[in-house]
Amino acid sequence: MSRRSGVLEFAVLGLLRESPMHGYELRKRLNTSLGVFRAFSYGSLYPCLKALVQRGWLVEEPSAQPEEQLTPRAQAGSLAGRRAKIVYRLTAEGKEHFEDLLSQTGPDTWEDEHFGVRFAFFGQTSRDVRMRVLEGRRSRLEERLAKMRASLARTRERLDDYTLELQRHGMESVEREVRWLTELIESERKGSERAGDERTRRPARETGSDRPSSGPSDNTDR
Amino acid sequence: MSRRSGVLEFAVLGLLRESPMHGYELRKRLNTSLGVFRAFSYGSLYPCLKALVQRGWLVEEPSAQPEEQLTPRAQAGSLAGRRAKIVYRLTAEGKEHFEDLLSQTGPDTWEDEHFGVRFAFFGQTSRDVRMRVLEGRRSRLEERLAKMRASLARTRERLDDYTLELQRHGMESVEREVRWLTELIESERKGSERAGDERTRRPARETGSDRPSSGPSDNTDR
DNA sequence: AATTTCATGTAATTCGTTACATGATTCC
DNA sequence: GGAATCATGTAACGAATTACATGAAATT
Repeated sequence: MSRRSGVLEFAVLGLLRESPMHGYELRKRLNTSLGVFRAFSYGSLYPCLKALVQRGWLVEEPSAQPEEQLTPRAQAGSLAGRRAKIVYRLTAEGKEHFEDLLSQTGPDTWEDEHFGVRFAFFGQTSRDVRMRVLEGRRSRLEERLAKMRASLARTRERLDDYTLELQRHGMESVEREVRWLTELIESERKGSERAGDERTRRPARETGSDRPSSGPSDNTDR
Repeated sequence: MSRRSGVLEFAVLGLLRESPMHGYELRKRLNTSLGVFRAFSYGSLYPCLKALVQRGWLVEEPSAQPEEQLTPRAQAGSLAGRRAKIVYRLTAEGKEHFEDLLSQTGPDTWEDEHFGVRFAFFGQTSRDVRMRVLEGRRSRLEERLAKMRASLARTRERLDDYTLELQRHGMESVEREVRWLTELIESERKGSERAGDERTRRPARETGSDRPSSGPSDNTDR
């Protein structure tokens, strides 16, 4: 019934923070912006949106434009009227909640399921949190590497070539991610040495006042 | 109620084909042999074993070892030997079923969830099936790369640095796996040119007779 | 006019996990 | 004798999917 998930919820809040959107577009963004890692279907998305509305983090804004504007073929081809699209917008409570989520640095934040989506919103995350998440993930992966090496040493002889190759390739992937993280961490450190505040992708606050005064729809940017 | 999963079921059958085992050890093997990719818990494993027994693919063999073998703490008051460890053994039908599974080359076989476990049992898989699976996966990944590149070209400007970096790293991972697959495919091809049959890791049949004659317990190899 | 794409949703199912509950055996 | 590890299970939940159902708008 609830469908509030963690990853999906986080991503939805994060995307809607940037700009209001309706479900269909949201889903496309989820599956591209958020990269290779996750793909969500409508069956997950719509119930999730409903749940978020119920908690007061989103509001539905039926894109019900005045019907006097009967546009058989949409003059100017612009994004004016269509079927009752429901545009979702983040409320003030929603914003606050998302910022709470952004500031979390608990142990799951660097697990496989969460790390990708956390990283995707690093643009809105403070530098110290970014550092903790990156370093947390790196040491998590190093732990994993140690276990793999140990297990490999114990069982090397009993395994056939394919199993071994699978293991080898898996370890290499993890090692590669560790190197990637190390580069990112160093680059974060360099960024924080010079420059006290600005110049490092600020948290993107104040995109207008608390609520867009005029119609927040028509911002579907397509 | 059923819990027959696909991946877990496949892996259990495959491991038990090599030798009978009880649940606890099976789980350890699942989480090491099968590599980084999957970790299963008892909550999944035991119900799965039960289901496989019900279908006639496994039999439970209560490991009632001869109690003459005095252990220092031993029999006093207990029913038979130790606690009833349940050793699972593949039946003839189970073997047949697993071979059916091994010979499948449908489109899911190279999807993310299945590919790892399929590869882990390549040692028991015929060469032509191996080839189809490897090539299927490679072209699946190439498709994915094409989509990613297209989407990246469309949206490059709208994305912040972190999202972009995530995307870049994701693509590189996929490219790396493609190169890996290409090497494997070539090596398979080379292997099949010379040598008509032997010398390419035969399917590992006949590890003794149909059933291990002596007690299959104490094979816990630790 | 027909097809594709946009758009929203629900019900049932899948594939797993965590937390709980229990007890035996081995190590120190 | 106490802790760690071995060993087996069940109930409740979680987070998503697939398949289904519907219909409007744009493209051809």
